[in-house]
Amino acid sequence: MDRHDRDGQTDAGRHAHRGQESARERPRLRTTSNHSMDPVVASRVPTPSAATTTGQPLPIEPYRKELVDAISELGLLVIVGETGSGKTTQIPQYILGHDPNARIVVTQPRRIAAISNAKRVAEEMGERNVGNRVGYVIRFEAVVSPATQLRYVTDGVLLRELVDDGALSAYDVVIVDEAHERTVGTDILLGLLKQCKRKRPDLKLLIMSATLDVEKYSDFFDSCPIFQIPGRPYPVEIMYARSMRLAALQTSFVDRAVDTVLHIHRHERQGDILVFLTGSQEIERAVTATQKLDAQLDYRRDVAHYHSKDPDDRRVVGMSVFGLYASLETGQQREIFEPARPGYRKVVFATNIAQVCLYAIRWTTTRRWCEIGHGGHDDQTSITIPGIVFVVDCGFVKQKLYDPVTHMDALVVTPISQAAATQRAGRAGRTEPGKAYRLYSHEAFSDLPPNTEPEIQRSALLDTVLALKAMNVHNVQNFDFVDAPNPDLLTAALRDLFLLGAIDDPKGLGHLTLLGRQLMQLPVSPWVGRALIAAAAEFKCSSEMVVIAAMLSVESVWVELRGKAAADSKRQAQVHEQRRQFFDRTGDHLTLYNVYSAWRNHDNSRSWCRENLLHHRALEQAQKIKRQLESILDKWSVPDTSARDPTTSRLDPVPILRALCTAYYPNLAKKQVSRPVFYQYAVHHGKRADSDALMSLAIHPTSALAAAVEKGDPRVGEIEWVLYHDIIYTTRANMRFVSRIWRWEWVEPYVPRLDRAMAAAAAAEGAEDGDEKVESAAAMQSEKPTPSTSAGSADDAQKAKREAAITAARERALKRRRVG
DNA sequence: GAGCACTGC
Repeated sequence: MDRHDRDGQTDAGRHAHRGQESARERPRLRTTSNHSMDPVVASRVPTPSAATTTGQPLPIEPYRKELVDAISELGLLVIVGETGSGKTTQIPQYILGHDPNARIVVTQPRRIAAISNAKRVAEEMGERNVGNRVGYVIRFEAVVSPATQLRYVTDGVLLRELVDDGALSAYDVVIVDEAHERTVGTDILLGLLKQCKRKRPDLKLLIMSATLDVEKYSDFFDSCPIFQIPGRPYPVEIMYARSMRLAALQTSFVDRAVDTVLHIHRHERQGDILVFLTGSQEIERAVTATQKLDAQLDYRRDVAHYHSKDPDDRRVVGMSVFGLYASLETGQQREIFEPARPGYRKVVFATNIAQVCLYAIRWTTTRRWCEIGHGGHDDQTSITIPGIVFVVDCGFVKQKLYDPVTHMDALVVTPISQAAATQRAGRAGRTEPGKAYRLYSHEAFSDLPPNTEPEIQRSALLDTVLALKAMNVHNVQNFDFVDAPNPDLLTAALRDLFLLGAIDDPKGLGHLTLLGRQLMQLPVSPWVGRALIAAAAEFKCSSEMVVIAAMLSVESVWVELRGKAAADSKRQAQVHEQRRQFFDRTGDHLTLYNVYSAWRNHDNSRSWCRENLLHHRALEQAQKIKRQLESILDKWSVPDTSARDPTTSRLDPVPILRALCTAYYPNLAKKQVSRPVFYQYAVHHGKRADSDALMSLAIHPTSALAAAVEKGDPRVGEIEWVLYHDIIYTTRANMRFVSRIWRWEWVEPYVPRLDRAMAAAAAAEGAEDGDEKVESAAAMQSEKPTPSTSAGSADDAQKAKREAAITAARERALKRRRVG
């Protein structure tokens, strides 16, 4: 295959060049073209000093004095250094060396990074245990003591501390690490820390980033100086596909990725291959296709390295092909990190999970493999998959985009940014010089946006706005964001907070209510929290709702079939039958409760999970969240109540569903007669029939009610009204976690609030769209869910209009992305 | 007929 051109400039070369450009503007900025040893390898050497195996210092070491001087002199600094330069582990130690009494906090976007950095630094400082001078705090786990001076925390933890103490008086130095990832947490933190720094000029603030677009942070912090640390481990050569545009690539990247893997396997030297794709289904398809092509290879004839004369170069005799994505079962994730059999080239098809960080595992004295992601993180450290020399980058990523108009998340395949492409390529140069094959042309690369759109500009901001309000930021629109989110996102969040009763004014300038303060205390989505408070305070079913709240807060508990099994309709039907044992006739919320109860009744058994195709990891996480929620309710002195009849022990679903209505009444949907399609009531009822906000909602295929809606089920009966947890738009708009509502009285008390919110929205839009009127609550009453109610049958024109509404929502989201 | 990745008193 020769459609890949060699790009004259290596990735490292380009970086050095860009760095020098910036150096002219910022006198403190340093650059270098040195390539150092892989610092991850270095860190595994169990010596107190941070040195590589050959005794070479970490890239950051020569700058120790200058850094310490800059930090103590300036107090506010942006530090750039690529992953592995040593900035996260060394800088806090330098500060402690200079000021032995300093109290330092370092934020990380991921739990696992907080843990592994704390462990590494404790080891380097010669500490016997983590939790003495060096510790970490993440949800469910605080490994600190009164002696702890340096703590690594997730950004959510520091946010919570800021709610209680806006001056952060517990710290002298705050370090925000991985700022380039631009998570919502980091972005909010930066805005709040800017305020905090004004109140406390003595607070030292360091922003650390791995990408070069740091001028943005410098500008944000009043043009503060930037300090650059050198250190890309090894050069990576970049190969581009000749004249391949992204539009053409989007429909063919799986096949092209497989072709490229085969090309590398046949012609390139030894080394494993990491391929970036967008989703689990493509990954399974690519794995199957690659295995099939491998089986057809005649190694003697087709594979250059079969006849290698180099004694160090083992004969290549096969491929070991793996997939890697988050919803994979733990056991299958862990296979990837085991070395391939001798003579076999390892190929890993992965989602973006591999771009940011790869969580592998140290083979410890306990001889225990650890899980990736949630839970079970003992002995984990973050390293790359060993031996990756080649990276194949498809140029796309799957991203969630929230549309504030329809309150809908869309999961869309989007071109990556140049910064993301650089990070992906960097995965090839961790243990030796590598090569990255981009499936798109150099020209297509130039057309990519330089940086990934910050998450805050494409997410629902309900939690964020709630947190800001709790910190007395009443005019959220005027908050000092690094990049301001679209005003529609803020308006939508304010509307939802009003609907939940968390703020007292739908226009958003209002203050947090008592309920709002309570929601802030609960570490779950405000929707879930509202249902829990209603269950505890009003409907006497807290013990059931803590389970449902916890289950709604974790990833899906259902294990999906993979590969060949997924294509087998008989096997699929079997799985569905197996799941039915948990299904509740009222819908998914009580089904989640049933799953959890069954798991508890089987002593939290892992093997029982495997037999029943359930994710043990998710259930364990749910149990932790449940306990946390229970302890908060305890602290509030809320009595434990149950909807179970003490004599018959029969569970009454009505109080549970009514408590859910308290929160989710805006997510009420009405089924169309003789069609398995619903309309969202809140949007529907106040608008004219031809409004483009009308759109059809389908039921998620994993829902307990899916079969009943599609085919009818005498056990469930006729479904007319449902409430849902959320909507995810993929090829259609799917409601997830759906339960039946069969009494109008359950939602009626909350409808006036809906009217008020809509009236406020209409008043805001009034000037530009005076034509559109919100109907009165009285007119709306005709929509009451009585058995006689029948919506007009949808004629074709109307149906087309609704489909167009979905397309419009999607385009709005994409347009926002482009403009944003 | 499903479907990126994170996170929280």
